[in-house]
Amino acid sequence: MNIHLLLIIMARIVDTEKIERLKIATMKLVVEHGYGGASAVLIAKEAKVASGYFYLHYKGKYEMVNRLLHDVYQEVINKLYELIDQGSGFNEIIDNLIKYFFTLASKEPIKLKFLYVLTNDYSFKIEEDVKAAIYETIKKIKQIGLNSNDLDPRLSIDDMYLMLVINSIQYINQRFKNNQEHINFSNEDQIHLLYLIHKILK
Amino acid sequence: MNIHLLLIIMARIVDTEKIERLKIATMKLVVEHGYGGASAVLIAKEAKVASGYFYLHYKGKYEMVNRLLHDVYQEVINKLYELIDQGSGFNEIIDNLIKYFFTLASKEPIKLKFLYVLTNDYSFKIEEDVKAAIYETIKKIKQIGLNSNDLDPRLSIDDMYLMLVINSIQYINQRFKNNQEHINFSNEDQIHLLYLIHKILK
Amino acid sequence: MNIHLLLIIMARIVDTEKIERLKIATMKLVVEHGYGGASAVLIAKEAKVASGYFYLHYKGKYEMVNRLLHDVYQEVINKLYELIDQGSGFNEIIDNLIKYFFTLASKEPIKLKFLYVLTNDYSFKIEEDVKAAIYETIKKIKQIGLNSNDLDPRLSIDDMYLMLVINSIQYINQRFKNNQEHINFSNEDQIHLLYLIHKILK
Amino acid sequence: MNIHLLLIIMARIVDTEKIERLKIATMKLVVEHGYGGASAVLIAKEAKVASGYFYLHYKGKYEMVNRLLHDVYQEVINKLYELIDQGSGFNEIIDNLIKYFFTLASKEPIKLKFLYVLTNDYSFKIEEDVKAAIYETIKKIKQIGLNSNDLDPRLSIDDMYLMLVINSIQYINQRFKNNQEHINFSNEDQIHLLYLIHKILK
DNA sequence: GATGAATGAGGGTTCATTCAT
DNA sequence: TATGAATGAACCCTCATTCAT
Repeated sequence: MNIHLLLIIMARIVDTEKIERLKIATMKLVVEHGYGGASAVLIAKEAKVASGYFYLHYKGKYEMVNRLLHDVYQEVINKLYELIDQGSGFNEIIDNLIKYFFTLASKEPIKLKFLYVLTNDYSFKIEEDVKAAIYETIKKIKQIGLNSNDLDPRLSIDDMYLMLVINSIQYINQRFKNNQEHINFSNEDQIHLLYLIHKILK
Repeated sequence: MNIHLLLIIMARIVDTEKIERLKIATMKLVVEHGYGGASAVLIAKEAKVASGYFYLHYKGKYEMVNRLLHDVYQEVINKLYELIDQGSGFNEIIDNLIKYFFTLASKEPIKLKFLYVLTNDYSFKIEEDVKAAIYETIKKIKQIGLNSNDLDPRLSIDDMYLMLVINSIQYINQRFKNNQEHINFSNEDQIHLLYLIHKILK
Repeated sequence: MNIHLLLIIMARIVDTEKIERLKIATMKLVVEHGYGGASAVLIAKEAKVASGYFYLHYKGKYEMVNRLLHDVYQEVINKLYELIDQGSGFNEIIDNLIKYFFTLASKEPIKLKFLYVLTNDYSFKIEEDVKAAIYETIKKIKQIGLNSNDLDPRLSIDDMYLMLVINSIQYINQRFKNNQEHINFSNEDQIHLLYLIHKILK
Repeated sequence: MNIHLLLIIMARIVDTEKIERLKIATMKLVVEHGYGGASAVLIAKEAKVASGYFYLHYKGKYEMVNRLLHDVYQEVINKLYELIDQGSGFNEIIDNLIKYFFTLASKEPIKLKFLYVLTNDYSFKIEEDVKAAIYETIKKIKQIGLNSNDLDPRLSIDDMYLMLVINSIQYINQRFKNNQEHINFSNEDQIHLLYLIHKILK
């Protein structure tokens, strides 16, 4: 491999790192100061990137935050698809989903905080296709639950979304808020949330 | 009654109305554009009040929104105290609390939206005394539930807060978001939410 | 007259002065640095006014410059109307118009320079009603000239506009450019321009 | 001829084309958006050239536009020299000059628009040598006119420059502005302008 | 008390220019 | 030589806040 190619590859690594730093800085500042309080200049400074760099990759602040929000949602959706495709039973799917949220809470807490902050924002409506994808997966899970008689048939898809996704995010962020400093989620937290959710679902 | 006294009383009436208009305008604009997007001048204009008037009564925008948030919380706390003081049973308290939220959703939807938008904001931490008051009331309700054997003893106060308050707010705003236009909450919505909550609690 | 009223009147005087300073500063900087080079902050600084003040009275830089341009055009149009309404003969109208331009060149040279700079800008198309007003007045002058046999019938309205307005502006600015410093237009300059114009027109 | 030499020649061909594309793109964008609105990156993009390439050949945007302006002026000067050197009579020189402007208006309208936009810009003063060259040629033409008794002796060199050059540019751009779309100059336009100019000159 | 004109710091964004490749 | 990603100063504009009235 010649040196030219190597340099190009290095350049790409740097580039990817910059974008990544920008994304993390954006999530951090949106969480800390809200969407309005997270200024492009501050985000760039936090990411150790020139302010103009921001605008090479995103049309503007709104687009950046919006895309980021949908990226994080997409990760959740992908996880849901993955769980369904594994052919697991209803309870296993639920367990794994909650487990996933707790892993996220430990490994990338900022993402869960970011979701938490923006899901309640009336200015950031989730795009229709993302919404549709979430509903589709939950519908499938619902069907699996109904078939195996593990799911209360009175629950709507909205209810399941509220319990599985929103409630989990709220539950975890409740703990984030109670513990200012770094938080280590115990296994008990996870078991307790699962207990609550299973209680509702069956 | 002399005319001088009358004018003072009228002035006070006008004044109360102005403050009230300011509060409503603030909630409206914070809900519509987020905290950062709600400018003091626009709020004043919406309230048909001079922008300087805003600063006669509030130190700044943050203080205004913060106080408003706690006012709304206080209303919920007051309702909780009222329900406990009536000496009702556990289930009755829960039913009445949910009923209260649905009444609020019909009569003053802006308050529920305002709560929804700001409860997830990491910049608006609820002050300790408000938090303590909420926990105190929930603790009392918990005790009532435990005494009458109507409450799952495994639920913590945090869990109850999550289910009774946060979850209700989320449930109602989920419907606000689904229905852009004015929404009339049916009795069924309320019954369904109660069904979910009772399921968790017992 | 009470002091309150007096203060209001004084406030208005100050205000008018600020707007006037802003207008003059805008013309000055547009002339010196072009439209693009005349920044709002620089204009405000030159006018000894806060930069935000600019935007209290104008929607933006473009609107400010555009309105200013049309104001100056309007002054010319008003002069043309005035000259026509006086019922003077053709030659007298022409003489007075040129005299007017030279007075402007002495009293408010910045306006003539401003016109000079922007008339050739493809981004500042004169609005249709202003254009129509100019053409209407020139049409009337043309008719007066044809009636009195003082005007070459082969000249179109465009030609007359070119000679009377554009050419005068160019002629005067040619002298501005030749003389960096303050310039005192001699009577001979005016007579000479009139000589050229009359030659074309008859 | 070896292949190495061929590649160098090809490179030069490409290079000349690139520079040419840059020049045309610059004129286009300066005309459309003004000097301030014509960004270097956009110019490069329009010319299908890397933005860095721009700075290999020009010190900056100002230098580029300035040099371009003088290039176009130089073309006019060259034409004037050519006409004088052909030993033609006064009227013939004038006719051919106007004819030249109209050919330019048809073949390379962008150049005439570019001249139009920048001649009235106080930031782009023509350099002394270019100015001197123009004056020298016009002086010669003046002499020819005086000798053949075809020129009004009262006209100064400034007057002749105003009529022959500035006025022609204004006349033609007046038509460009009236006709948004592509414009075909009729022979009559040319004859009419000549009529006006001859009228002034004699 | 009540007003709203005025301020200027700071917002989002662009762009002339550089430089590592 | 030629590229275009990256920079950061400076752009236009907004807005929380003040204060003369």
